[in-house]
Amino acid sequence: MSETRNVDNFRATPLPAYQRIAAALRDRITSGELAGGERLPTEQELTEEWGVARQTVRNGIAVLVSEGLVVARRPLGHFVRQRENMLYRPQGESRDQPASPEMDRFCQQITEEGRKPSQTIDVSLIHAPPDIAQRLQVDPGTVVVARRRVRYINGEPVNINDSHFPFHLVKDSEIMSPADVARGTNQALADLGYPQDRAIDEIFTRMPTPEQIRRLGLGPGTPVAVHYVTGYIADGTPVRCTVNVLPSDQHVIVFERKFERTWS
Amino acid sequence: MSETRNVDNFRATPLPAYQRIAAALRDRITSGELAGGERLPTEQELTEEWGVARQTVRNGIAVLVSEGLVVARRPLGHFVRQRENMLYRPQGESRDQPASPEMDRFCQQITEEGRKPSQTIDVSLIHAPPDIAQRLQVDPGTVVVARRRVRYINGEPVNINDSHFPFHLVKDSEIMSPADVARGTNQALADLGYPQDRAIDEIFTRMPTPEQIRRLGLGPGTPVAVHYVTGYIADGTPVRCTVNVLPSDQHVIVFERKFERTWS
DNA sequence: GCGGCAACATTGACTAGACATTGTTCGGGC
DNA sequence: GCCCGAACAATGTCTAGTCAATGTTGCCGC
Repeated sequence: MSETRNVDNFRATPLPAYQRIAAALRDRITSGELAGGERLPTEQELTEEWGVARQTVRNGIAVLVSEGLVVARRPLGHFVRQRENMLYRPQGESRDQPASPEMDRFCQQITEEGRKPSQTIDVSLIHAPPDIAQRLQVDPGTVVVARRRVRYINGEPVNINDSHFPFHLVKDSEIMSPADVARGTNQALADLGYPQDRAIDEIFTRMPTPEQIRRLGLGPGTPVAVHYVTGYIADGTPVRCTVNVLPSDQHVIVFERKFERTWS
Repeated sequence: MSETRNVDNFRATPLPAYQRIAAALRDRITSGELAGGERLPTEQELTEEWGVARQTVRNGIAVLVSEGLVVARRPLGHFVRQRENMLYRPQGESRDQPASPEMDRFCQQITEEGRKPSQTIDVSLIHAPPDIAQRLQVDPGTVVVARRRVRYINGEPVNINDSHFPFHLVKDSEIMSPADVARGTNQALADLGYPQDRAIDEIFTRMPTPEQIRRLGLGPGTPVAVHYVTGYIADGTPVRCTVNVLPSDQHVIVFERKFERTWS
């Protein structure tokens, strides 16, 4: 096989073969020559085309898989991944921010064409994990109410949405029932005497934990965005901490900001 | 798009060895037994411990690397990655949103302890790529001003920040000079008669392109957040489109929202 | 026509090696 | 003491194979 290797230009150290294979395939994908959903050459074909061992080809493909560009569908082959973005609009939850014409434009671009949403809800009392405890300003291990949702579209899980409330605030309320709260839990909280005045949004991006991979049925090479929303009432007491986990290949997070005092 | 969904609550066949190795190491890391910066057992040691071939051990470690939990430092071994978050606060750019006490709390938690920031600025005229053109509502290929910044802390690149303006708006202005604009480009835009009234924020998370890996010196297993800000003046005309690229292992994106009409 | 079964193609997992590459360490020469 | 080079230890790359797992396809019997 060493003959075919001479084709390289003589650089200090040429890129290893598997990276050259990955780069060549990546180019064909990003250039559009291989479109979303299309099948890549089989490992066998690539082995012959490049004159390397099958394992080397597999290493190259593994690079693309970990970049989220390619998925395997055994035993059919490897396929270029389809990306299809879906809007995720944190501000939509508060129903009081009238969308501006520009916002509408953005929303229209990614329309939901007859997708069927559904969800599962599970309410339980848990000891607050550190991240939640810190945001709700309680001691870690304090009992809080966790309202865990997984949202589906056309049967596919797309979104984890876990809301946490201090137990004494929502005890015996509607929020404790594992059913949809039609008017929204924020309205329900307000009805209990805790109207939220403001919220802080934090967004992290990470590779998912195995637990998140399981709950969202994720493929490899898919990072997730973790979005914390901590809601406060007027006196600064936090009353809600929501954790949203979004597979990044399905969501765009969109905010709109108005500048109260304009630059003048 | 069901592409890859492993819904394996029950597994007839036991997990493959490399995944068991990965899981065992991951447990030791997340439990804190192996702390950030610590060295993993060598491949040789793991090979003997598990009684498998070296390649199998390597596959297991590769899983952790692609999850961003582990990095290799040849020829010393594999090390548990240190994560250190830094605040990224889009609203900070507008200097008119007084931070609430809660916001301050969040900022204080991640203090910058004597870090030395620096940046490079590069201004050029470019043909608008599709993503920018769409947001500035111009035809793709139209000439726009690109003000490209890379921000460094302690000499390490941490952030790409590319602002784009329609050429005719900023022609001959201070914005065209490749130097820092002390009062901020938004103020400069306002002084030119284009005060921004509102902005739309979009956040995507992706595995980085090779180009982004190069500019930010990223390691493997690091997703990036791509943050677009499109600024509009009162009549709805977009006057600015900024693209921020943030390595996710270094940033938390933080927003604060005030509810104009409170749930009552 | 139709249900079920077997062959098939393809990826997945793994082995047992070889040689390359590269920071580190340490000892010898000056 | 200091510099340089060699040995070293660890990961990086690659080969050539074996056997397993699994959707798909098409054939066969009914």
